[in-house]
Amino acid sequence: MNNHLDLLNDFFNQYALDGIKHNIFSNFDSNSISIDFSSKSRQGDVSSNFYLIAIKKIINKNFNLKEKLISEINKLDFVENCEISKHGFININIEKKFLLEQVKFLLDKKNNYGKSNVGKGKKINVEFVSANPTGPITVAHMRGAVLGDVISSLLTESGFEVTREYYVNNAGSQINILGSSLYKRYLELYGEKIDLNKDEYPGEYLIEIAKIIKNNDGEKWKNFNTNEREKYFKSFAVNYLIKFIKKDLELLNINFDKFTFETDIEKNNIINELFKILNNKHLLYKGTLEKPKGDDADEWEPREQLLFKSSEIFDSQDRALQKSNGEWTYFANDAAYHLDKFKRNFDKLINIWGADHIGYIPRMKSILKTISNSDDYLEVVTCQIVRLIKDNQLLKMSKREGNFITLQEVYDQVGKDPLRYFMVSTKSETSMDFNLNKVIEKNKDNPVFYCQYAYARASSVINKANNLGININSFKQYNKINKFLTKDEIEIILKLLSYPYILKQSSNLREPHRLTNYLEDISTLFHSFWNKGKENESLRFIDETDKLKTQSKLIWLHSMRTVFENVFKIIGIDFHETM
RNA sequence: GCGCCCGUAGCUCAGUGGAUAGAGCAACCGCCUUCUAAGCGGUAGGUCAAAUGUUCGAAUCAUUUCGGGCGCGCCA
Repeated sequence: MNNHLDLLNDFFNQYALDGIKHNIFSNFDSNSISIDFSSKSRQGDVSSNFYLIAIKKIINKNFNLKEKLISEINKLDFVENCEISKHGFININIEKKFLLEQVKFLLDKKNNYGKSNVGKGKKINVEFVSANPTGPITVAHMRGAVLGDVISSLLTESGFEVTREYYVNNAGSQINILGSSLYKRYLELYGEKIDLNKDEYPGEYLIEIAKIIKNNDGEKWKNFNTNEREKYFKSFAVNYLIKFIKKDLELLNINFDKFTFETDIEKNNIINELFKILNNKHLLYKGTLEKPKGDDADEWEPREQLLFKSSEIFDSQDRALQKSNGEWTYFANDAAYHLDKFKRNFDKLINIWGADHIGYIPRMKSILKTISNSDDYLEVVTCQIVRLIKDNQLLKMSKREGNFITLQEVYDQVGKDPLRYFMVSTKSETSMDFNLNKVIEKNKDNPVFYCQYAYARASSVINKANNLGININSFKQYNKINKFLTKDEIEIILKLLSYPYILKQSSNLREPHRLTNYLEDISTLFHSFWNKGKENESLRFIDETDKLKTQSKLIWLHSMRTVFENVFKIIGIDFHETM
């Protein structure tokens, strides 16, 4: 069922097309037509800039656009009235009966309300977190983790088939260092004095893992063949850390459909396939890069390397695929991994990356353009850092000194809901302060609580009415409750009916914070209306003497709960009927 | 030096071409015999970092400047 916003949109587009056809308008960009349903300053239920745009495009200056437009809009059966303001905006009020039909539709759809099929079942791969398995998940990863999870949910709501994927970098020098760090901890358990190098991992978690090896194998590894021992310690460490990482992410209810291991990418020789593709397109060559302009370029000396001609595509310079010792660079393996994803027939890839990887985007997009011939086959969503504030102090951390804060620690202090909510409640490319004291407060300062409280209040009314024998099971008299609805309630209903649009925007732009803002807006309207019932008894939800009036309120309270549940589920936070 | 992101009320943030730029917190003044006061109403607070340009119209687009963050061959 099309709602009033769809119908108006169709109307304006058709009006523009007809106008062009009949030589009333010159060319017309339909994308510039906006239908505004949220502006506070609006006069009607919805407003549009259509007249402002159309008047510029008019060819015959004698054509009375204003009059004709108003008359046409008024003919639409869902329009109550329409006027054009002195500023040129079209303000439209919608027939209340029509709105109530929409509400009925919402209640019939229940938790499917707002879902769409714009994705048409296309396969999207969302890769996120992908933290190196060299330690536990830290706060540095938590924003990307929640963002990736919520964007995945948004895409699912829009009809895409989503795979949540984690890329495990279990090869390379960092993992070698991890293995040697673990071995030293193992030796330490047998009383040997150890000395960790600067770049080795000092975290205590490795001691725990070393103890497990000791329990399993005793001193078997103390004087063992080096090669096999190194291999064993590396894979043992990675396996355990991946387990820890999974467990940590499960605290936030984040689960992946697939883990892909760098070693498997290597094993399957995908990199050779990649090189073939690059070679065929003449984008692979041996050459020397220019000296970088950075501060620490002192030790630089020219070297011939295998290079990817990314500068011909999106990048500012070409990029190295091979190290001087013959190993592939991280980029080479990562590029091969992305070819692997392409071969798995995804229609689109989305990567969620932290701000420190922004410089990496052009080269990776260059690879995927080469592979897929599409500019936007790979889309990268970036998120800026989160600064932790506690007791008005900025919590500083440094990985080198080992004093990083783990996700588990933050989780223990604030819990899942505030953590998830706050991670997506601001635009991801804005850096954010996360105040540990504030997010656990239970008052208006805390929007998570504020929204959950609105939900609980609505539930309490519904339950109380139910106990009095008033409910809306098999309610049919939608055409009779119009007269009970006040202006405030119409405003809430209009807002609820705009949910499919908010969802669509949020999903298309990969901006979950639009949903949290939306929820807070409705919560404000709701709490405000609630309090009016304190001053004015006729505005209360429940009137035992007037069943139909009470039902008219229950209708939109149920709608509100449905919309809240949908948003809560997408963001991944809980909701309760009592608090 | 170069590239990317950001700069909106005292603080935390919405708003990316439209109407008088909005919320919450903090400040001040009010509202509980009441369906949850864990709430609500009101007052005050802004040269949207600055300048120039594009246009009927700019916080939004372009250029420049200033300020903050991130990154800049063989780390991942």
